[in-house]
Amino acid sequence: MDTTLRLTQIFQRLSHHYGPLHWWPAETPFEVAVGAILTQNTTWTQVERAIDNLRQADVLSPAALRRVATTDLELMVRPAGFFRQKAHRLKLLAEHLCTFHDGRLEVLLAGPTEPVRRELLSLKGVGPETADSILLYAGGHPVFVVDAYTHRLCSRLGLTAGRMDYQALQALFMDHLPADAAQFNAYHGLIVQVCKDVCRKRSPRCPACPLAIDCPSAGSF
DNA sequence: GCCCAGGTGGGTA
DNA sequence: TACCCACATGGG
Repeated sequence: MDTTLRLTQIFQRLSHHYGPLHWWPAETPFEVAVGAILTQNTTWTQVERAIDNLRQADVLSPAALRRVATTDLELMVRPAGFFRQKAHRLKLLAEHLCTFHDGRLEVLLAGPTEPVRRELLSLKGVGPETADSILLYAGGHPVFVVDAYTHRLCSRLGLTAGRMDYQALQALFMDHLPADAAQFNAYHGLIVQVCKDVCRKRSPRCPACPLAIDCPSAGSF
């Protein structure tokens, strides 16, 4: 089947099942960026604890994050794991924003997508997924976010053979769908939702999966 | 006790 | 380029 049609049908089925999703739980663009760094290789529940700590300490802004003592910051983000690395990465982001963008992520994100993406990627601790999450969910740039869930679902559905690299899987979506930030936002949120519900690694049976008729795994038990 | 989670960077061949 | 490995906590 035509890739565009297939991707569109998957989106429609998920949308119909879950309803409209406007995704990424955060109150400000900067909080999105903080969450994007904290969520690296961990679960969102752990990230929520860390963000709660940051909120209670009133350091969810570049200026405040820049000021806070590294040892205190490490303690706050500890629940999210890799706490020394992540505290350092948050510091670097805050430092960069304060030095070059008036302490406001929105100023950086106001630029054109590609240069902003390159700038984000130049920060230590910001890789492609983190950069694209910030671009899409904090800045409304039309980039498709590829994460472990995206890999898992595409593999399940037979859209990819073997492990595709980040850029190739991103291109699969971006080359076949209109560059629409709202749709990319919703699509990625739906992928996360369906993976959490029925597409878990240890649960190959997908009895209630809204994508059952698309999924080769569904008929193989 | 073991595996895993919404990655990234550094080292080696 | 293609693999390893470290980084660390908490849930199932």
